[in-house]
Amino acid sequence: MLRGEITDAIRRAVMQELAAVGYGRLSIEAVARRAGVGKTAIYRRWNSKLEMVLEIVSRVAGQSLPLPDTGTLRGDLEALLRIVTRALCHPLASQIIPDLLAEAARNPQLAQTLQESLRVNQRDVGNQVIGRAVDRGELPAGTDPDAAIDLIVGPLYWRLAVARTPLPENHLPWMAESVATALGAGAPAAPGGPARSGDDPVTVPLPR
Amino acid sequence: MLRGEITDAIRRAVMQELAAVGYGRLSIEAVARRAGVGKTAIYRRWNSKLEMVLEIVSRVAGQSLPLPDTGTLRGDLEALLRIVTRALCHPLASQIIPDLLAEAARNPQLAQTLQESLRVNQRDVGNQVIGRAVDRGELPAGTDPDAAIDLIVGPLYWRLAVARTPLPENHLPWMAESVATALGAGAPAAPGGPARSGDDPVTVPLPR
DNA sequence: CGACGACGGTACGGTTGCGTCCCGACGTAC
DNA sequence: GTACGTCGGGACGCAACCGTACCGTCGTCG
Repeated sequence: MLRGEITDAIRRAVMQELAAVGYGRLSIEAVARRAGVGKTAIYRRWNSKLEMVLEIVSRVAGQSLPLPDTGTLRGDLEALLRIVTRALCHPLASQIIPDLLAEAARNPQLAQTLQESLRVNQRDVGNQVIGRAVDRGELPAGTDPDAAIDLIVGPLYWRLAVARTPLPENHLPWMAESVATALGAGAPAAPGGPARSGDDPVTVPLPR
Repeated sequence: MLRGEITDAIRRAVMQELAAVGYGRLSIEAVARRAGVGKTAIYRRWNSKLEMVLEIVSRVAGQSLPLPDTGTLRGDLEALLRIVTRALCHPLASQIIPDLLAEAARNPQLAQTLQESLRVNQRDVGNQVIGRAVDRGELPAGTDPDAAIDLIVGPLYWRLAVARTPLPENHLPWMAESVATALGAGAPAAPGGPARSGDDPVTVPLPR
């Protein structure tokens, strides 16, 4: 009968330690110290550092974010950008997320866990927003949801998590507007959208 | 009289080790092992792990990239995207860059070094491309170069370094087109550009 | 050809973390 | 009130790495 309060303290300590030193240097001893807990209490719950981090991170990252249907593509985009901004401005998250993503590049198990708990969720959100916009006639039918997600999340992630430059006032609405325009104007000449609708499956292989 | 071949071997080993285990777990012993070199040879050149990595990384990252003037905003964008893609697809770089950027979030000295050798260079490129486009009349005069860089590099970085999904064929031209459109159509209704020309300086404060 | 110095290698003491085990204390359920 | 299990804490042997010191070797200048 493990005590939940202890488990919570460990979880909190792992997040703080992840932010402080990163996954690479995360040590069980430091987690135990920070949580005010014996190493025994940790090993009683998880078998290894990887397993512990996977469980804790996926639990946090797996929380589905509610996305309101604002009735407009621009509205949806702005709401989405606002959610992402809020998440990436969180001091813990802004340290942990880039660190884990970098670590995932060399740790397949971690990569898979993040993929399942983060990307799947995010992909659904993207598909929803794009799908609704297509239904409303705001976007051409062939719009590629994956490319759309790149355009939506990429600039914000770059700004907040990589360049780490603060956002000017009214930046989000401008960004939403820009992205909406970019998506709607994807096809230069030929109609059908950026991914060429569905007439050329080779164009969107997406292996793995 | 330190032998240059040895220094080069160490440099190469550091890059490989950085890619393999990341900055957090980089050890001098491992570098020496990989380079086929005694630890002495390393300590003879640098005083610490941080100093060594700073020197080596800044040397690599400081290489200025030549950007041809294609005569078109779309052309410049596509060329720029192609350069970034090539850099981010390099197996070593794709592992090292996200790792160092994540580490920079908690290591001010590393952050400053990366800032100086990477961002300065990149910022110049962005200013050039945007400036030329403004001169040609392709973009409104008030276009914010920083925001433009976000839109240009962000999606590609997200795609290649974070999501790590391969690019579909012809993705770059489409991206260049989208970004060009997004930049030129920043203002929702009133003409004058995304930053409202110069009638409202509050809109583009950009602290720091 | 001789002296100098960087070379690879080894060993050092000290620190840190691993994963396991044992202890006495506490609390709870029966 | 007794028995059980988790608790914090400490100690264990083992491993890795730190930064330094000291070898004998080898190449390169002068």
